[in-house]
Amino acid sequence: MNIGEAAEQRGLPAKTIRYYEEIKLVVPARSENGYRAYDGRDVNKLQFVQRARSLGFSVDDCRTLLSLYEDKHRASADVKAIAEDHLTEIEAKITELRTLRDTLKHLVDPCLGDARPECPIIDGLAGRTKGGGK
Amino acid sequence: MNIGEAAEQRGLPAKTIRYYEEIKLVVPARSENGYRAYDGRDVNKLQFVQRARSLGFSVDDCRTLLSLYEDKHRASADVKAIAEDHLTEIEAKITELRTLRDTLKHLVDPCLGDARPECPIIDGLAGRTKGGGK
DNA sequence: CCTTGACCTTCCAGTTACTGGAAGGATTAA
DNA sequence: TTAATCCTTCCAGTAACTGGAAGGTCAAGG
Repeated sequence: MNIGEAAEQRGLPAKTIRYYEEIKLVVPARSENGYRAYDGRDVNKLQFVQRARSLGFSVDDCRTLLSLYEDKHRASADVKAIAEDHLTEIEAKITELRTLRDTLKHLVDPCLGDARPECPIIDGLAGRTKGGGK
Repeated sequence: MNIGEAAEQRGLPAKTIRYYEEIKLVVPARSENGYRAYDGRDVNKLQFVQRARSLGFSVDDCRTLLSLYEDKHRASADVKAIAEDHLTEIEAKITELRTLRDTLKHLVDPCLGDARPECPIIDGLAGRTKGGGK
C-alpha cells in the first residue's frame, strides 16, 4: 500500500511516516514507480512506534524497542529496563512540574489582577521578597 | 562588567547570555573594544529572565513579562493573565504525565523482566491485548 | 617588547521530532 | 487531454540553547 493509505490506517501524518523512513526507523520497500510500498509488517511497526511515542518514549528508545519487538530471542528484562527508566523520568518530570506549579501558585494567588501596577508575580520574579524586612 | 562576570554573578552560562542578546531579550551596551558591557539594570533583567525561565515560562513569555517588569504603568491583571495561562499549561502537563505513568505502569508491572522473551510491554505496544479472548 | 593565558568576539552546526511548503513526476477519472 | 490527486525530494523552521572553530584583546611576567 502507498504511504497515503498507511497514513490513514494508522492516523499518522504521511510526513511523519516519511520522517521515520529518513531516520531508518521504519523503512518500506519501493514500488517500480518509486512510491513507498508498505506491507502489513511495516504497518505493524508503525503502530508499535506510534504507541511507544504516545507513551512518551523517545524515538531512540523506539528504535531499541522495535528491535526487541522483532527479536524472538529477546529477554523481557531488556524491555523492562527501558520502560522502567522511562517511568522514572516521567515520575521525575511530574515531581518537577508539581514544584513549579506550587511555586507559581504562591506568586499568582496574592496578585490582585487589577489595573494597578503592584504585582507580587513581578516582585517574585525580580527577586524582591514580599515580607517587609523590619 | 564583561559577560564573564555577569555570567558568574548570575550562575548563567555566557553562551546563554549571548543568546539572550541575539534574540534581543537582554541587550547590553558595548565597550570601546567591542566587549559586551553589562550594568546593574542588565543584570537585574538577566535575573528576572532566569527566574521566569526556571518557572517554565517560555522565552516569549519572558519577553512580555520583562516589558511589564519595566513598565511602571502596567496593570497587574496583564501579568496575572500570563501566569495563569502558564499555570493551566503546567496542570495540563501534569495530568498528561500522570496518565502516561499509569498506563506505562500497567504494562511494566506484569512484566517478569527475566531472560525469556514473553513480554507484556512489547505485547501492549504491539496492540496485542493480554486477555484471552474466549 | 614579547609572549602566554585568560577572556572576548562572531559564525556555523547540532540537538528533538517533526511540520510546512515548493517544485515537479505519476496515476486516475472524465 | 486535462484536471485533480497522489506521490517524490529538498529546504527551511520550530525552542532554547550548546559546542566548537577561528581569531581579536588584555593583563601579567620575563
